[in-house]
Amino acid sequence: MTVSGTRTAAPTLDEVALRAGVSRATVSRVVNDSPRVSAEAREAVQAAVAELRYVPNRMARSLVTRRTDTIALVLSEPDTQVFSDPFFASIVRGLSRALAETDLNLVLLTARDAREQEKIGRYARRGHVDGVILMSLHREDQLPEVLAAAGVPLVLCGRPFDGRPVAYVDADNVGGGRVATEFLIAQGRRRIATVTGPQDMIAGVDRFQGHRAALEQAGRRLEPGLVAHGDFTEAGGARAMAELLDREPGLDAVFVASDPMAVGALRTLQAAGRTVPGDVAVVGFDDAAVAQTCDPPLTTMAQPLDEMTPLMTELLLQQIDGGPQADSRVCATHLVRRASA
Amino acid sequence: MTVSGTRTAAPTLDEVALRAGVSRATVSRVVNDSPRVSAEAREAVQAAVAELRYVPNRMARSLVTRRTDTIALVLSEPDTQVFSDPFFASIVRGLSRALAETDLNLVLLTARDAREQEKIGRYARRGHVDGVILMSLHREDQLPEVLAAAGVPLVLCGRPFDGRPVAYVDADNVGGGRVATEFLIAQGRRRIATVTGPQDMIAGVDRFQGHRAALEQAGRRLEPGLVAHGDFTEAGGARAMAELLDREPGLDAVFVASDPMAVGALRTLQAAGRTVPGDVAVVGFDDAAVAQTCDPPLTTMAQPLDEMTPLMTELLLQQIDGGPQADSRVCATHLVRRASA
DNA sequence: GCCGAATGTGGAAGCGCTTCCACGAATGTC
DNA sequence: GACATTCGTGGAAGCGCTTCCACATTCGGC
Repeated sequence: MTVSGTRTAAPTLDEVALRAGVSRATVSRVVNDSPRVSAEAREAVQAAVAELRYVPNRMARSLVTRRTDTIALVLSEPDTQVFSDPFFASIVRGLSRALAETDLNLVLLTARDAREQEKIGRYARRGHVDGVILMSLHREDQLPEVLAAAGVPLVLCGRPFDGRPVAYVDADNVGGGRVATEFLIAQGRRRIATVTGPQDMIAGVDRFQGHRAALEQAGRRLEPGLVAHGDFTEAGGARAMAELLDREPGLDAVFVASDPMAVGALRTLQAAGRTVPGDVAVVGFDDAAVAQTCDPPLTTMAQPLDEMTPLMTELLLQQIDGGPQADSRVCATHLVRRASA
Repeated sequence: MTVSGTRTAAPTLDEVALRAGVSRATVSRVVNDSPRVSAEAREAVQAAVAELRYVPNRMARSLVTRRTDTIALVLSEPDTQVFSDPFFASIVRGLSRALAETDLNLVLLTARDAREQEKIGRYARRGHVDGVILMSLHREDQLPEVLAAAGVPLVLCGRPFDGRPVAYVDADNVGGGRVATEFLIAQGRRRIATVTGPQDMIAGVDRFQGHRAALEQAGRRLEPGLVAHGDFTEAGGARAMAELLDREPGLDAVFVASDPMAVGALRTLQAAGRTVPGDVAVVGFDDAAVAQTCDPPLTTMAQPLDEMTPLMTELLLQQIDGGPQADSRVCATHLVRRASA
């Protein structure tokens, strides 16, 4: 260890081999847990590895194994406020936790525009990553095609728009939207509005779809006046709620397709002098942390992220290992009752 | 392109060389923009590259150049809610934008505990990354030492606790705390409280320090009863504010060391029937997006993240290229007046 | 018109690793 | 006790790339 910042010369396989009194090949076998090694050899190597503080050079290894032990989380989003979305935060956290078990690393990539998507396509081809998890996908995004064509193992976070055979993990958003709305109906609410998510994202579409289905099943019709579109952000929710209040002052419930939006809606409602849940019942979606701390605490649909993120990595890993390409899972959502409805 | 997901065999340097009718060495020169290549050779190679859709194999290149074109953003944090912190989100966004210009990639790593910090140390040694940006550092963290000892180029987001010579980029947190408090004093507020950040993080310490300095300069004393410690989260801010209100019902202003905490404080204040800014003036810190949307919009200290993230990458790149090891920058903060004070 | 310098190019070495292959030793089988 | 197997090991090739070195060329200066 030198005084200046010079990187200490890293030991190589040969040095370990020399010290352990075996060949490079044997060291490699030990390091890679090959069974074809005698106990003594193994111990000698392990001792040498420990003494030398040997760490394999990942580049050299990747060059021959064609594996990088790196997977990419790609955000198809014009980066504005995605990062602040608690849903994104949960995914990253869950993924990084699931990956901590393995020795895979998580590369975060954002694709602001077509040019960047192209850059990511290039990056993913040629084995710079072993696989990709794609989230925050929009209807027109070409990335799944590009990646699939390049043969890059791929798992989508959220089902694809078309029925294309690709692996994905999703929450049951349709079911969630339905349950939330049914709950509002069961409460005896008469004029139930909704703030949807963006309609170019599948979660936005599906939750809205579930809402409509519940309404129709109860013999009601979806009234256009009771629908406003948001963008999954708090500000967007506040705006949409204002729109709704403007058009339909008599509404007495609202299903909001994400918690951040619901928080925004809450604020608008309170600013307009409505009590929650007295005048207006509010049900959100996500069960984000903020749902517990906002005022009143939010009744919301929980999606089992704890289940979903390990599933994504599992599906991806399995695919990397040559498993099925289009295995998918849909996870159940459930209602978490708090004070807003 | 085969029908199944088989990765199309990627062209290598040799194939390009063959097609262009030159040697491997020449192709490499063209790809790496070496000037020592004739115009014809360059054109021939470029044509071949385009036809073959050649992309260099990064692993092979890294093996010889000792560069990975990857930098790591390391979060030294028991991952709980860091990701939801808008400050973190802004840093990631800024960094990934700054890096988009180059062809560097951002690896996100979290170090939940000592074991993981060790893992990261191993990862960073042996050139798996060209450099590290370390954020969310706590007083006892060993990571800077480990990394510095390994000779890994390093830039801290926030100054180190001791005066150790290491590159960092920080906001002028002391100055910010002072300005915020002076502003409250100038308003004629008599009993000014503070909700601090965690005191094992430098930003928490410095902002508190600035607060105290302003008080003393105005001939006042820091009263322990007017100080509560938070953890930079909204829930923590709400809790601390409740504590404060409990101890000092007569307070008429509070400097809160982060915007998420300020939002929590706002909620507590309103729940306690205090008007803001009528009864209690509130000044936050960060100028996060939420500062504009909360009610009332938050008067807060802005730190110039737009300046800071490019600076971090610049400092790191410069260090990677063999530049100075301990160059640092402190960026000015400024007050953003909104409605809460 | 000759010599040294500048210039473009190809050959070849080697980055650190995995893995195929061959080989000798140990084991099992009749 | 002779043979076929298995097992552990080392040698060596080679992953795709960069770069040093040597070798033509071409050029300008006298």
